[in-house]
Amino acid sequence: MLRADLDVDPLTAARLLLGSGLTGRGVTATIVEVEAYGGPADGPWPDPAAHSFRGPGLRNSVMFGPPGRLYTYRSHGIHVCANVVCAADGVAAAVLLRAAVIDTGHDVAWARRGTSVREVALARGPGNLCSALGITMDDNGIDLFDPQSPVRLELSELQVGQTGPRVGVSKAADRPWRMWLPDHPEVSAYRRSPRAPVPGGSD
DNA sequence: GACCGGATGGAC
DNA sequence: TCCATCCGGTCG
Repeated sequence: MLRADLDVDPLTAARLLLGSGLTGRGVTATIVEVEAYGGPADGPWPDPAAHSFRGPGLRNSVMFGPPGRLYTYRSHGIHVCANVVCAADGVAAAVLLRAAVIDTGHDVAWARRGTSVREVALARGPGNLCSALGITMDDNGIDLFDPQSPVRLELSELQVGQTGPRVGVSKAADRPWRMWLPDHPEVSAYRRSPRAPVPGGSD
């Protein structure tokens, strides 16, 4: 499977990324938890929780570009989180990488994360995943299908996962756009944003 | 120009 | 439950 397979809606892309291989600077991993994000109100997948909701800006322009690129952002001024851009060039949509199983390069991952970290937690959570694979803000916009890229993607066959609401979002908090593979302790725990309106409210 | 508020994670 | 720590977006 290749880049063209990511020229799809974010939910389809999310299913495609589940079980796919991710290589980052000496570490290979299998993606087991993701979240789909859409775009502006006038686009095909309006999503108030997406960074792209208010249109292209300085930090989010990669999301509006062609599929198969990496969109990174800094969370809470501390952590780096990574998305795989999907949908056609000019249309904003992306999939947040939330958790992965480390397949090879455990020693490298432990060196980055700290040796006291349990193996299942090496790449659990979007910030930890980037830390384990050595992904930094400088990687924003790189091509995940270029063999020269330090971070690369190898798409697998479509996987069926479980779904639930996205973690920590204050807008569209009930939309079930998080997906994960069952029976993986690497999947992060669900935490609802304290700012989100009561469950069941309008989306 | 100031200020707000996170697509988090780890310590209590 | 609390908060460290940036910075783009928003509003005055």
